[in-house]
Amino acid sequence: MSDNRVTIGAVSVETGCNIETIRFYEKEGLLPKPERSEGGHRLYTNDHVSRLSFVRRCRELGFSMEEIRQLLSLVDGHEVSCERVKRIADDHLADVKAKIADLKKMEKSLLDLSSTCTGADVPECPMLDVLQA
Amino acid sequence: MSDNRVTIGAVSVETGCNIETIRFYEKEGLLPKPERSEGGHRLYTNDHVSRLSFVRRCRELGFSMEEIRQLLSLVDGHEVSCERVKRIADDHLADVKAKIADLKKMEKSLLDLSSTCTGADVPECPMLDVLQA
DNA sequence: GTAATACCTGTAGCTACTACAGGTTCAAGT
DNA sequence: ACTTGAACCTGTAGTAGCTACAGGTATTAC
Repeated sequence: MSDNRVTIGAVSVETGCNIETIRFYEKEGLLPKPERSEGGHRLYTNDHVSRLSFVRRCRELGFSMEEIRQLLSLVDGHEVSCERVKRIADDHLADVKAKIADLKKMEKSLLDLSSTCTGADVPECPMLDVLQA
Repeated sequence: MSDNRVTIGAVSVETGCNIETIRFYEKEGLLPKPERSEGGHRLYTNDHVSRLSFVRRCRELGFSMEEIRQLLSLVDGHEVSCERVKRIADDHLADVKAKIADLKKMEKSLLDLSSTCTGADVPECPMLDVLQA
């Protein structure tokens, strides 16, 4: 079932993850080191592909590499506790909410700023005046 | 009026900007090089403080250093065009809106994910199952 | 057998800072 | 005048999460 080993290029195509990124994850401990061919090329199993997909999904959700490392250690350890997983996810959710709030403040300020300006081709700009005040 | 020169430490206190950051902005061309004392210490004028405040305000609004460089060149150049300033600001506003949209997607996915999980102290976690699917 | 492609390692770059190390200058107190 | 301590100096390295080389080797197709 997992006898067929594939090259890093194939894994890259399959997962949509850059080759360099795959090697980078290995270096950072997010992916286990695969076997090598006689010539030194990496040979991956299905398990590697699954793990890489897990990592990518977590990244798409904005989890940091450190958070992913923690999730992976819970996956790998025998003590997978739903409690701990939920804490990591909820902490991260709080971060995301905080970032949204920050960006919304920025958005509002930028809208206010932009509204001071007609955008006409004139040599004076009230936006700069506001920023320089 | 702008005869009194102040040290970098005073500027840091006045603007709330780290000393290292002030030197960094100078290196990056966001702040003009100030005069030096005989011993080589930086001596700033009011103009420097104003410009640093401008930079900080822009940063708080999320403008990148490159965008700020462009705004500054419009400030310094004789051709301050409201049109161009507005374009920079509106482009940035679009970026901010896009980031908010991305984060909201993340937020929703994280909420969905978190809701699969009771958070009980059990050795199986549906969240991980979802992520590993 | 050879040529093209895929892979390898290692290093440097990106953003916007921050944090040193190791040295010099300044200001205040005696 | 001298000393001490704080403030300052330069230069380098680290942060996150990759990406982009350079310069070399392995594999594969013809």
